[in-house]
Amino acid sequence: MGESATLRTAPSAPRKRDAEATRLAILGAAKIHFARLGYECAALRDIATEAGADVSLIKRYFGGKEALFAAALNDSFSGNAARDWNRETFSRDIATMMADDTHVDEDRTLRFKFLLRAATSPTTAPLLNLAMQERFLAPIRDWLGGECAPVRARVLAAVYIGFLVERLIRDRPLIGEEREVFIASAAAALDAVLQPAP
Amino acid sequence: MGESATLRTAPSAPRKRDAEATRLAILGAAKIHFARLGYECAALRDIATEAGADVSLIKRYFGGKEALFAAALNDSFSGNAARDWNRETFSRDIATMMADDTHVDEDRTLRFKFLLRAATSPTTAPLLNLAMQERFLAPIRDWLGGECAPVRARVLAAVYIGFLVERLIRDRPLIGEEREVFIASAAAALDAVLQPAP
DNA sequence: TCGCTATGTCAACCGCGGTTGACATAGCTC
DNA sequence: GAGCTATGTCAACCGCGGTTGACATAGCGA
Repeated sequence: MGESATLRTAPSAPRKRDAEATRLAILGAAKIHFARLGYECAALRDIATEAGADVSLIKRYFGGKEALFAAALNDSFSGNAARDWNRETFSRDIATMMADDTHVDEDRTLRFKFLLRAATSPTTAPLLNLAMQERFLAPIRDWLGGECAPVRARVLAAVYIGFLVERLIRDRPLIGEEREVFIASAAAALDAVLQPAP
Repeated sequence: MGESATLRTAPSAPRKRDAEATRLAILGAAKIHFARLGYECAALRDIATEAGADVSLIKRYFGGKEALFAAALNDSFSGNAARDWNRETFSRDIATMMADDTHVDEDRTLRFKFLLRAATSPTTAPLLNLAMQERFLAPIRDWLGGECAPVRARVLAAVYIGFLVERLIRDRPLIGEEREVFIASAAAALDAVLQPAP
């Protein structure tokens, strides 16, 4: 992660007074810390330090820890949005993506760790749910369309998340026939959800 | 919640002095609290209170918070749930379980929440990602059997985990037709994975 | 130049919660 | 009953960390 390239100037030449830059530095540091440590273990003082700012600025610019988390969560989702998938190849595309190695996209992985940690903390689970609804579920729902789109979007999102978790904890790359079977099975699962309810 | 049926006698008739009973009460309360709240959010005072004991006894009987967690983890594993699912109704059973929140305190689910929460806490993560594979992936693989069982177990586990996470962050119960559609979709996804690869 | 305000700094506050040791007492042995 | 030990109770300690408000100052407009 090439984070804080803009912050490294801190010791010798203190950053010029720039609220927006500081805000962004804090936000960036927050995303990393929350992703690495989870909501409870991430300390505002550490985040502020890494951002080259003071703790109290977090209150001023965001309001508090929970609000900062919400902002970071929101920001994490922003890159993900409303990609238009080809309906015909959707399942296989996703399945292939999940089968192949993850280290290409470190940023995406970090973002997901963020989500997973958020999901397993009682404090942040509601926040995540909210963000999920707006940023993730809603697009899927619209994309799905049809009768029971909201619920089916839930199921689709669940399956998708499951694959992400699996890929996150996978110890070795899938190769050869193994990979083929994985893709086939995963695509089948996705396809099954895509079919309109009977 | 119907837990601590054995502890409810506390106010009127204090439990007879019995080290082993107290130890077990603490252990039981710990398993529940750690599963519900995760390592960092679970408070020793709460655990002790629910067990009808004093905080300091935790130190005496276990040594500290981390040691208590380890003990709880160990104990969670000791009662193995090598539950044999009916192959015919497997998908629908799982799907229904995921749709309803009433099963939340069921042993198996509680144990898994325990794992999931533990795996996402930096304090306890290292041991547990491994444990998850041993305790979760291996049984599924054996249960599936057949040619490409290992990979298909991965996919099945992934889908399962996805549903679990979804339920973990779900804000309101699914009711009526919503619930039906959820079960149908989820079961379809699971069924798709259960089919041998083409 | 003179303020005024936005930005940044500092130190204290305060509760939470894990840890600790001193003390009380039940239940057993003699 | 006397005394001993295992068990349970109580209160305090202490650091961590989120929060807060008072203060300093850069940068800008008048």
